[in-house]
Amino acid sequence: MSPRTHTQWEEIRGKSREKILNAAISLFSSIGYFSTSVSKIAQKAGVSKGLLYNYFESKDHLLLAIVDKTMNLLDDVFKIEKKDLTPNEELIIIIEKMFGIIENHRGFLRMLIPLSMQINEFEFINNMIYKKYDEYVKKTEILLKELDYQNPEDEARLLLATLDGVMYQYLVIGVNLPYDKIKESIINKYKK
Amino acid sequence: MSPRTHTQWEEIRGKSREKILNAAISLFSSIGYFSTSVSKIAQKAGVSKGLLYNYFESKDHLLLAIVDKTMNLLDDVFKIEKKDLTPNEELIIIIEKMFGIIENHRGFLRMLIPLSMQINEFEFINNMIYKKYDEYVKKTEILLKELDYQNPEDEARLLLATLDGVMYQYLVIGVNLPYDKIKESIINKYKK
Amino acid sequence: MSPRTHTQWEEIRGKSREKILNAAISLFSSIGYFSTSVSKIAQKAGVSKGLLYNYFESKDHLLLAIVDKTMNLLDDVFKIEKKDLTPNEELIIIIEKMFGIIENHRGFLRMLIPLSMQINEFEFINNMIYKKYDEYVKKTEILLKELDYQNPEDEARLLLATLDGVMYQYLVIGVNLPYDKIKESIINKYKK
Amino acid sequence: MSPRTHTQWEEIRGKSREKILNAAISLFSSIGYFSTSVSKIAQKAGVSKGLLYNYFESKDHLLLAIVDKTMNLLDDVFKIEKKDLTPNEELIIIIEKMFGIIENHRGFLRMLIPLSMQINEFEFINNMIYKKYDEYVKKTEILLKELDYQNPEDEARLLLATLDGVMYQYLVIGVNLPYDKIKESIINKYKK
DNA sequence: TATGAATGAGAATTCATTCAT
DNA sequence: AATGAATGAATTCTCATTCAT
Repeated sequence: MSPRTHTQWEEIRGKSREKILNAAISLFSSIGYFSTSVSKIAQKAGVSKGLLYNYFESKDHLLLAIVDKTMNLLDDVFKIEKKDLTPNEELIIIIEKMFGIIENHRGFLRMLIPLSMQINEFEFINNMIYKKYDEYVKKTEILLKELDYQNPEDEARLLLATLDGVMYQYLVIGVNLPYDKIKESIINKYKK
Repeated sequence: MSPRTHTQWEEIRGKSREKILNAAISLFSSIGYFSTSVSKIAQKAGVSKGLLYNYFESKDHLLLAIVDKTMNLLDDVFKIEKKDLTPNEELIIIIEKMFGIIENHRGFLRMLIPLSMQINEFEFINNMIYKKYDEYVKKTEILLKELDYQNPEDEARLLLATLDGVMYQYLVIGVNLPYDKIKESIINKYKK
Repeated sequence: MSPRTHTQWEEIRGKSREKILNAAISLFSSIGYFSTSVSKIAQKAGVSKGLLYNYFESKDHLLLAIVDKTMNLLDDVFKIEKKDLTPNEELIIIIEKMFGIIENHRGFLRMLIPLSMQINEFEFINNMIYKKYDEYVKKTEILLKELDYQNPEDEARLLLATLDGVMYQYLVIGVNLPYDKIKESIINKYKK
Repeated sequence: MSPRTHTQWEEIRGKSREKILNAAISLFSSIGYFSTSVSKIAQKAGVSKGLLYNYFESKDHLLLAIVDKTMNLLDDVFKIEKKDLTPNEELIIIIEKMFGIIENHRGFLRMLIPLSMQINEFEFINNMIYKKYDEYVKKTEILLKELDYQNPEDEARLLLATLDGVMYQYLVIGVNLPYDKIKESIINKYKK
């Protein structure tokens, strides 16, 4: 039983924690938060129930950890690296990034949306979503103003509604939705 | 020598059934299907737990009854009564009806959407939603074709995505969403 | 609403009562006392649950009524009408009567035996069975003594055990048991 | 670095399982399967209701486990170890073994027989009983043939009926039955 | 006599969480 | 860090019985 260095422990901790998070998100998004038992998560993660409680103090906190971790990914939608882009180009990049999120985080979003419709129990999720929505409207509005739209705020809200609608349809309907065609239609509106 | 006539019994049954249904839909839509216990429903309806099972054979069947009853309301979105309307006018009526549904059945939709994201358990809900979506695309496409849109199908999908997006945002964000302004923006696109 | 005579009322009462008793015995004997609900009995009898309680004050009392009514039938096993029979003939008649009961009251016996194995709850059934057993041993013993058996009591107990065994096997195994052949074998032992 | 070795866990599991099985068989055989609630079993076993479901997936499966475990004991009735026995001696050993089972497993049999009279719900029990009966007839027949009985099959069925009858009477009547005298009478018939 | 809606106690089962090792 | 046995409160559902009409 050789003593381990601090780093080794950290690594072990990290691995188990990661396995649990992955198992949880996979189950939450497919069968839903309520139909997912802690036992199932532990089993899927290949660890004991006890260990799960070693890392997360409750099922709720596990959810919180997932949301925290994944919501960060959404933050770089508006972080445009390249300089010298026209507003049109910037807008298209943003739209494409959003589609990318929808595609790459289908599971996470399928987990999140049901919870956001639950009052009382997960208010923090609603607050987060609202904050993001507001932020997105403002940033999009700025770009649309540069493009001389008459009511940039209204137009921004419409664009975001459309994107949310595609996301919603994609999450519910899935493969039968002509997702790529829709994406193209939206982008075309802002070309040139 | 029955003590009550058939009609009297029917009336009694109808009243109790209604009380239970109302309590259930109210709870399902606010705290969600899974967080709503049969006990809570009975309590809210002011009846005993046992009676609930006199009317609905299980919690699932109660849900089914609610969905059945309310989905019928959605069917008349495309039933236009008045004759001699231009395609523009018809489209606007349809959009307005949809906004009406979103507003009047917020609770029902907040209950339905989370369940539609749950695989396996409530497949019938997904099937229903997909069928409706398809039907709506086709009907909208016809109208847009009459209005000489270049890609009426794409355009129809975009319009429905936008409407779904508004619905989604309204369900999640609620009163803080400038719902009426958005509605106006959409309708304006199809005026004249 | 013409007034009825006392006799007419009696007849109505008798008919409903009879229907309930028949439904109950049919269900008790096929799916067992505990798996039979009062609702099922009422339904099978074609009357309301309320009426059932009009005739029998509880499910237990209904059982009691059935047992009372049917146990009387067993009493005439030893009532031999014809005179001038040899002990052999008498014994054979008794055996045949017992087989007759087994065949004609299979349902009743299938109901009774499980209940007789239940302690505390239906002690009266056990007491009845024990009393009958004792009585049967004594009467059989007398006949066997006349036939100069060495240990008539032992022999009587053996004969009754064999009859009970056939009954038991017939109740459990049913049609696959070569019932008639066994009956013949037993009777043959006492011919001549 | 598991806190207990595999063997230790096995031991703990074994002990709890045994406590539950013993409590269940004791209750099933005295007050019957249906009158025994899972709560009563847990209470008698001195464990929580929840733990019971850790070991047996349902009340039905608990019953199945008991039947499985105990039916195995019945299999060695016909396994005669000693060589060089006359058919008479063998037969007597078998009869004695059967009496032994009746005495030692009174509780189990009192539980089993009521269930075997229930159609639909526990068919597997009936199938088992019928299979055993058939097997016993065949084996007994062989021995009786060696003893030059004229109709060995009939005779075998009679003997088994008698044994079943004694079992039945012993189960219902219990201590008031002159069990040992009956046993002796039967065995005497086969003493050369 | 007859009805069936209504009750409530109790049944089987699930599951997040704890804890000794 | 890791295990999994054990708990108990809560959940869904059943059913004998009551009662107003």
